[in-house]
This record gives sequence, C-alpha cells and structure tokens, in this order.
Amino acid sequence: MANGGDQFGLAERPDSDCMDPPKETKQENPSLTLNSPSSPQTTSSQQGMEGIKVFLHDRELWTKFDEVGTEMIITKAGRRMFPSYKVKVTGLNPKTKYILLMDIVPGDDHRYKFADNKWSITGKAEPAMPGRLYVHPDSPATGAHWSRQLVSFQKLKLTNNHLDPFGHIILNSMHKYQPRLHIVKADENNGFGSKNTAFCTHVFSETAFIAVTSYQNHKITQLKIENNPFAKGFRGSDDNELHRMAKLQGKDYPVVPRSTVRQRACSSGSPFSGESRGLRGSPEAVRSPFSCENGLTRSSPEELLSPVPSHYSLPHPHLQPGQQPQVYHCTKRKVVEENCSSGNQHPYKKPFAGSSPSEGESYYHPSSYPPPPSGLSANPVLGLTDSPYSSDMGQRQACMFAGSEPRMDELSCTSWSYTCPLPAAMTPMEPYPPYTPHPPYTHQSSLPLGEHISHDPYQTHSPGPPSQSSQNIHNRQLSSPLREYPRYTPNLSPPLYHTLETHTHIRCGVPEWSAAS
DNA sequence: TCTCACACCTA
DNA sequence: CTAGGTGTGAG
Repeated sequence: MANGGDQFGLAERPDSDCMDPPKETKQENPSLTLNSPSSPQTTSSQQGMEGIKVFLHDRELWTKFDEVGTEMIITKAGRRMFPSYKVKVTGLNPKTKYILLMDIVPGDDHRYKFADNKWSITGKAEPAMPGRLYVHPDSPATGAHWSRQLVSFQKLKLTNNHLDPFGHIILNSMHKYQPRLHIVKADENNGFGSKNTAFCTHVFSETAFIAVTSYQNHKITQLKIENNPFAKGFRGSDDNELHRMAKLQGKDYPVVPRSTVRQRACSSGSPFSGESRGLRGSPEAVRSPFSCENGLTRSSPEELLSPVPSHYSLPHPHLQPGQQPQVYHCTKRKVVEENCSSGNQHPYKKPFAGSSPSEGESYYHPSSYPPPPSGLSANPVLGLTDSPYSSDMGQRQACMFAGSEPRMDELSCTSWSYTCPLPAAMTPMEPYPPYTPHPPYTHQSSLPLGEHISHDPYQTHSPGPPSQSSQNIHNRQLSSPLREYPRYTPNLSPPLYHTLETHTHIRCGVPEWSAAS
C-alpha cells in the first residue's frame, strides 16, 4: 500500500484543463482559466511538456477532507500528510527522464484560528519559511517508469521546526498551504536547473490544507482515523473498544470514541470553502484545476520567474511572493543511489502501488525554464542521481530543496548542490517581501532569470497577464515584488548546518522556481 | 499552542 | 520480529 495504495481514484479524468495539446493560442487569461475548468493552460508548451496530464489519486478522499477543511499535523520530527499525495501521470515521453518533485506554498497571507467550530482569519501570515522541495526518490526516472504506476509522495514529511535538519518541508502552524507537483525534464546529468529546463507544475486545489500542531476540527480527526490505516487503533466506537482503550489508558473511559467525544461533529465549514475558499480562489475554479498553465511559455518573464507561484492565492492576487525554494535536499540514500546512479534507468525501487488513475486535475503550467530547482543539472552529482553524500542521517529520503528566494540571478547559476540534507534553508532567503501590488516586474527582479529566459528557446508567448486569474500563475507576480528583500534571513540562518551552507554558496542555484521574486 | 510518552497498528 | 506511523491527553 504504501504507494499505491489505496484504491484508485476514481475515474480518471484527466484534468481537463490541461489540455495537452498545446493549445494554440492560449489564452492565458488566467481568469479564464479560472473560470473555465477547461483548461486553458496549455499554452504552449515546450518540449513535450504539453501533453502531460496528472491525475490526483484518491481524489474523492481529498475532497472529503477539503469539504471540511483539511488539516495536516506538523511536528518537530516531521509528520506525513494524510491523505497521501499520489498521482497518476500520463503523456510523458517513455524514454525521456523526468524529475518529479513537490513543494508546498502558502495558500494566502493570513493566519487562521479555529473557534466556534470554524476557521477564521486572525491576522497576517508569518513570513514563509524557506521553501523546500521534496524530490521524489525515484527521480530521475523515465517517463515509462513514472507512467507505470502511481507516483507516491507519501513519505514527504511536514515540520514546524524552522531549523529542521532532515529536509522535511517546513510550515507554519495555523497557516494555509497548497501542495504543488512539478514535473521537470532531466538534463543530461539527470539533474535539472539548467536554463532551458522544461517543466510543468500541477496544482490540485483540493489538496490545500491548514497546518496545525494538533487537530482543531473534530471532523478532520474522525476522517483521519477512519481512513488512515495507522490510526486504526482509534476506530470503532464499540463499547468493547472503548473500554479497551479506557483500560489501556487507565482512565475512565469515555463511552464514545474520544475523538468523537471531544467535539461533536460540527459542521463547521471548512475554511477552504467558506471564506477560505475564497482564499483559494473561487471555489469552483479552484477545484477545477487551474488550468494548466504550462509554463511553457516562458516568454514572459513573469512567468518564468515564477513559474511556480509562491503563494497561491487565488483570490488574492497578490500574495506574496513566495518564497523560493532553497535548495536542499535530502535523499534517502537508498533510493537515490539506485536510481541515480544509473543514469538511465532506475530501477524502480519503489513500488508504487497504484494503479489506476485517479483523477485530478491540475493545472499546470509548464514552463520551460527555470526549473525549479535549478541546480540539479549542473552537477551530476547533485542530480538526483545519487548522491552520495549523505546526510548525516544516512538515509536520505527524497531530496529536498529549499529555496528561499529565488533570485533569478542566482538561479542562473545552475549549480546547486544537492548535497545534503541540510537545508538550505538556512541561507538567507527572503521570504516574502512585501507584496507589491503592481507587478513590478518580474523581469527586473528576475533579471537574472531573464537570462535564463532568454535562453529559452521555447517561449511561447507569454502569458501574459498576470492576472490573477490564474491562480497559479499569478504567483509569478507575486514573486516579483518580493524579491527584494530577504527578510527572513535572520531566522534561517546560521550556519547551523554546514551542509546548508555549503549549499549556500550554491545558493545560486537555488531554485527558485517560485518566485521570482 | 505546542511537546511528549504512550498504546496501538501497519508494514 | 522490528521499525515506524497514528491520535491521545497530560503537562
């Protein structure tokens, strides 16, 4: 189960959005996209990224959580997400190697509180942490490999420890986030990050969640218990069980399952839906995948820059810039080695389970350029391929990259290091800069990018508008402004980890997908 | 809010 | 069997 898991999702529907075919013109109007589920996105794509479709596995389960307002526990040691993020990918060139990775960007710039059985905004979000990227342990692998079974990101862990040394994705409690999947064409070194790297990003709005240190909405607790095999011990409201548990605990026991007891079911709205949803974007729109925007076009700087948006806010156009990911990655050696080493194929290490399809849609925007994590390519080493170094930990799991801010410039540097586990986070980054309403130009900011961009052979057109419409896309905008400052730096810091530091210099490489800030 | 030891379970 | 993922509930 691990990977595959569960059942399949439902039918497969690809996201409609993404149209594979590159649509011609695209409209990119984001807005359109939003509205129409259909996909807009596609714009052009490049290098074959346009025909890629991604289906969220177990979408129905995700939807159940989303309707209530998904909460994901974050702990110092790192906690897995549940439901697990698993996707079915089609449209990849069987012989081409791709790197699949995820990042989780702020869903908006608010801090939430749960009171009266509902989520509400309680203030402004804290600066985002350095964004980290979770590179799927099978990366790089051929399109045939990725298409063979479900691609599971179930080992990805979330933490609230800003100094996390394990490479887990760092989030702030009581803040909303949006997971994103990036498919990057591996370069000759099995890495990515080079200038022209082609990639596309897929976002499933139903996977958005609020990070918490303990569950707030009892309904979520119940859904977790009912659906997560590891929580089976909390299932059942039979008297027997209750008694049993009570005994175990030594306390008096509740007649009802604890969880149940605590909160009654309330039907509070999900943050997502209600207000939140707004946050997300329009609900509907949201659900629909955004369209994909494929990044293809990199033409516009904007896009390029922020291929990946940092924050997602649909509704809010502005959000911030997101952060950019820093480089970091940890990988599990096991996996990595295998895969990596070969340049070519990877053995599968993992079995994925799945099979079928799920659906989901995503929108993605493929873009060519900047890959998110840049850097990989440069070094073969880095590359997903193996990696030798390991982390202290010894094992690596997937690779993580953290990006902070991305400066495009830096990006240009392709180097990244993958080394270690440590996070780059430490490096200073800028988290979110203040948002600027206007788009500053990404260009500028991104100048560096520009370079890249220019490279880009493909650009289609640009998308133009940054409108908010597209949620995804927008991000770009976001980023741009941001770039300027790195606020965060302070936190990060230090050199706690050498490793990181190492990276740091590498930093250039930082992937910045996201933002261009 | 957050952290931890804990019993229970999966794998 | 071991390793490690769960929510719990006290602190």
